[in-house]
Amino acid sequence: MPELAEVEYYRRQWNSGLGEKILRVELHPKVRIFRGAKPKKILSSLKGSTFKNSFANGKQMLFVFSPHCWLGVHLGMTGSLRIEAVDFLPKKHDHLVLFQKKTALVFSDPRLFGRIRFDFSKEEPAWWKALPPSLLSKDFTASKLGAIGDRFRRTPLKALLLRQDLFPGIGNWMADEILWRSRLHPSKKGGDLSPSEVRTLHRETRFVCSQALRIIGKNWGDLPPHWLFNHRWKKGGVCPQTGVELKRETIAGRTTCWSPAWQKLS
DNA sequence: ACCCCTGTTCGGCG
DNA sequence: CCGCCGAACAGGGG
Repeated sequence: MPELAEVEYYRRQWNSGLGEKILRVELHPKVRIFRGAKPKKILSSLKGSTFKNSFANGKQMLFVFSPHCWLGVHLGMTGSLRIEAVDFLPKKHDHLVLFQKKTALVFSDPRLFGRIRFDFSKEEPAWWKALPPSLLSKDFTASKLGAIGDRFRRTPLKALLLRQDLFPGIGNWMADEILWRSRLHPSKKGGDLSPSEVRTLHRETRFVCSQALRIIGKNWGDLPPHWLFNHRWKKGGVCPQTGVELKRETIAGRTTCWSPAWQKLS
């Protein structure tokens, strides 16, 4: 179910295994999840390697094993990472388990929407290097956002925010949260943003990312009560700003929640 | 039974 | 070329 904050939370779940060797690897017999990566190669390479480091960028994760092993993880909609005791017996949806001395590192995904990549190389894998810079980095500027609006003049903001090449790590609830804070209607087009709206959207994108990372990324804490997130699924839920009932409709193929009196279309 | 779902990719259509 | 839509992937929860 993860967007960038949840991805960061899951990445940290494996931290207790840092610096430890992989003694045994178990793969689920159904290996569709490893499209592109050869299960046998994963097995033989990771066994005996040491878990050295990990990174998250948007919804992508990269786990580093020495020597020269890189495990890429994308959780899709239903993937998760956790740790278990070493006597743990993998269940139906546990597709990859790395057993260490004191810990088992588990990747689980009931619906197999996630994706595991494996690279064996000295340098970090090309797909990782090609990822767009984080929305919290200096590279993501208001003028860059303005250029996105100009380039995709006819595309609804909701559809733009869901594009991982433009807004890495943003998913359905974060997109709605950002638009709500920016007072922009999800159907408003990229080309209809005024300069001040671009600045607002830029500011709120970074705000939602940084707060979600701080609150969810560390301990999966609760977001503040006034966030749209806490109202969007409630039946008869109202906008925390206006008290008016929230609307729900499919926009850009996803259920979208917004506050009609609050978010402006033009 | 039926509907929903924090993701992504693909093919088809206008 | 653009943008939108539904389907597919496949399972669980309300």
